[in-house]
Amino acid sequence: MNPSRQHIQIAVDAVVFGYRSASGLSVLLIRRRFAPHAGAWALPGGFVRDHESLEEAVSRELEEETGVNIRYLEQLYTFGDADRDPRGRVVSVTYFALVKPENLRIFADSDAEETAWFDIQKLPELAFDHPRILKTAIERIRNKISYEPIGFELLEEKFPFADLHTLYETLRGAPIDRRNFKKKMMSLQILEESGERRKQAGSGRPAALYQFNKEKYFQLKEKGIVFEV
Amino acid sequence: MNPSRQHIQIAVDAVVFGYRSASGLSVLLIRRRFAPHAGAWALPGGFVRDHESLEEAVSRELEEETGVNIRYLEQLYTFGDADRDPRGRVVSVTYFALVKPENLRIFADSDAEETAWFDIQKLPELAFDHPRILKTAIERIRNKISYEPIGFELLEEKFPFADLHTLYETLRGAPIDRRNFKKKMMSLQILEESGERRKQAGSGRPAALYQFNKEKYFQLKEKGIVFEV
DNA sequence: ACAAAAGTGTTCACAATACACCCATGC
DNA sequence: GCATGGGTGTATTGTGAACACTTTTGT
Repeated sequence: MNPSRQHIQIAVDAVVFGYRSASGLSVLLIRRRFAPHAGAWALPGGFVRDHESLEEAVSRELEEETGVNIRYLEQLYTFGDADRDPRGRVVSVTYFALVKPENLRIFADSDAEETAWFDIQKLPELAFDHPRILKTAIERIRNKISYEPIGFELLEEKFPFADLHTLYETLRGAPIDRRNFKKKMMSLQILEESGERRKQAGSGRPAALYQFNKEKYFQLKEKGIVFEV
Repeated sequence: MNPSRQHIQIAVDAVVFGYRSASGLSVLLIRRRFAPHAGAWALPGGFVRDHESLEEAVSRELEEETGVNIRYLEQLYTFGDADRDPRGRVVSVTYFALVKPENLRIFADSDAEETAWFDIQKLPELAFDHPRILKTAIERIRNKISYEPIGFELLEEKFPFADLHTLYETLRGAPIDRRNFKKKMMSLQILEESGERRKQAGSGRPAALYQFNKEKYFQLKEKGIVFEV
């Protein structure tokens, strides 16, 4: 067949997850300025340019539309049904990103009327087939957490143990025994005490702050980590 | 940006795995008839047409090029580096397929000079970035087997237990204790004895033939199967 | 009778689970 | 001094791993 007869556009879209123990797991959405679906909430994304890789395209779009600083990015899935975009045939390669709370600051730009974080429990209506994409992403993060310590990419550099605990409970959607969880986490030896303690807080005993030991984490990943919580 | 300025082609490629206890895990390759890489071995695939979904495109290409009858197909990964195809910018959505031995019959067609199964231990040189794609697929099948009983899709309808055992040992690349393996497999209750016994064989005790209980398998999958061998 | 593959159970070690009380701080 | 969240250990159960001999057939 002659490929020059193809009229398919290629786009990238990103599902960016952020987490704060107070507000839970959130997704970054933009409100579209232009048709189709002007005014509707959607995943950040856009068309791939001729000479950039897919990853470069996602990073650029995220930078342009939201200003977030992404530190973890992996491909999620490619959606290519013929009728998924009213403008014509668009195949979208979707990505899955995690950002630390330090980088939750966002801004809107020319293509996006507004940018906001939404708790995954309280999502607005979404444009295109983005509900399906988001559903796929949430499944992925739920699965992923059971074999890879991605808390690493979602928490602040130094964090109280309770934050990690709450993150896992949120993603699992079920309570996890505090002592057993800590025992297992510590046995992996990827956490170290920073010596510091939390200053803020309301009342209650101040919590020790931990940080990930990246070297041990990557060593573990090499060997094929097994990690069931 | 204006998407009409894009000049990116979209293709699909498939990594088709087949298995026979005698010959091991094999991949279906075609020898290219046309440039670029004419005469080289490559994964079956081709350009997506304007009105077909990605899955339709893979199925069609596989049918056209090899005649195999695919019963399991899942998306693998999308490769989109700017320089991966000398003809220009081509983004390839790759798929991962499993076929049963009954369906190993293949034929070449107009685009393919020749079609053949290759043991994954004895692969020829491959065109384009297909070595990378194949590497990704092999990783995927290795991982997948540890949490989903895909033997289901690779073995004949009725099979001796030893076939399943050998398949897992092949994919794991390490011996697995026969008794422990059987114990675990049987505890999942997704296998049932067919009552028949193997007729063929050389010498040795004839083996009971098992078959998968699809209903129980899907029930198990619903609940989130956990399956470490 | 012997070679070749199938079939089968028990013991041991470790990992997962269940579970409740004391500690340090703010107000 | 009390409310709030942080921190810790032990006993029980379940699961994974190691391990060798007997049975049925073909030649």
